[in-house]
Amino acid sequence: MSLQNTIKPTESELEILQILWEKGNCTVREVHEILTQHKEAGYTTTLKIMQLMHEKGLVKRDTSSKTHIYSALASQQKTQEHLVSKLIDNAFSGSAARLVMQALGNHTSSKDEIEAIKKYLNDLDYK
Amino acid sequence: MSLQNTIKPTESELEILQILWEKGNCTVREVHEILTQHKEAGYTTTLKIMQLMHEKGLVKRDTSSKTHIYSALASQQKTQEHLVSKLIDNAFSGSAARLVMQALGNHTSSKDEIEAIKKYLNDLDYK
DNA sequence: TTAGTACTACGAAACAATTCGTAAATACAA
DNA sequence: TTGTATTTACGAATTGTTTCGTAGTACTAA
Repeated sequence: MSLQNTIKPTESELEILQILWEKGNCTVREVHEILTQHKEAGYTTTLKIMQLMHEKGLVKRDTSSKTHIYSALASQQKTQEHLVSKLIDNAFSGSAARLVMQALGNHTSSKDEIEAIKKYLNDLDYK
Repeated sequence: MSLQNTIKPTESELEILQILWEKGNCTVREVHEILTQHKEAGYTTTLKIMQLMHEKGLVKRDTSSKTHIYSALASQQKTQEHLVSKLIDNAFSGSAARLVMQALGNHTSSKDEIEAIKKYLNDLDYK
């Protein structure tokens, strides 16, 4: 069993992981372009963070050509689990339901999303 | 409009805020006792963090007697909103529903909690 | 009054995260 | 070949968080 998924990504790392989860393989340049749509950042800053992520085992990279290709190693599922779990403990006194209502109350969810959650809840009943 | 609620508490600060939200007024000693049920920490460490929280405006304190009495200034509601919102953006690509299902799937929620959420969802429909 | 205990204040060390400058290597075009 | 651009690697500065030791002060019991 590897440890990589238990490592807690920082906020910057999480931003990058999200891009990698979405896109699959990316160069530093590609990640950087996407990042800078939302915020200011120097290219070498992005590079450095991705290099550190590599050291930590959060990403892997193909260095066979000059421009390296990065992809996520940290599992999206595990990372999300970990973050949600931590948030529930840290800020919602361990109550998942309170977090859920908070999340639903303050983010506009589409009718489809609401229906999906209802269905999900009904299925939970029969377990 | 004050800024204090927009300040993002650190993890340690959040642990302490949770205690203050729950208990109301506390001495450093009381907070420290509760904290050390779960983890190791020196007394002056807890003290120092609470002093910094005071400087940041996360808590207020009554210094009229030798032993200071602390209470939360940061609003529980606003802080939770902020954290949930950040998590949805940071790790769930902006989808509240995905976070909700993650939260429900990996934490045992009581039947009552589930019912409360269902009711909540039904009420949402009629807004 | 004196010894011991509990508390605050403060400084500094240790650690982690972020940012960026610069140098070296590579590729490519003129 | 020579110059320009792109990329990686690396070191260092900066900032923020956490931890704890020590000193000074107040309270309390003997």
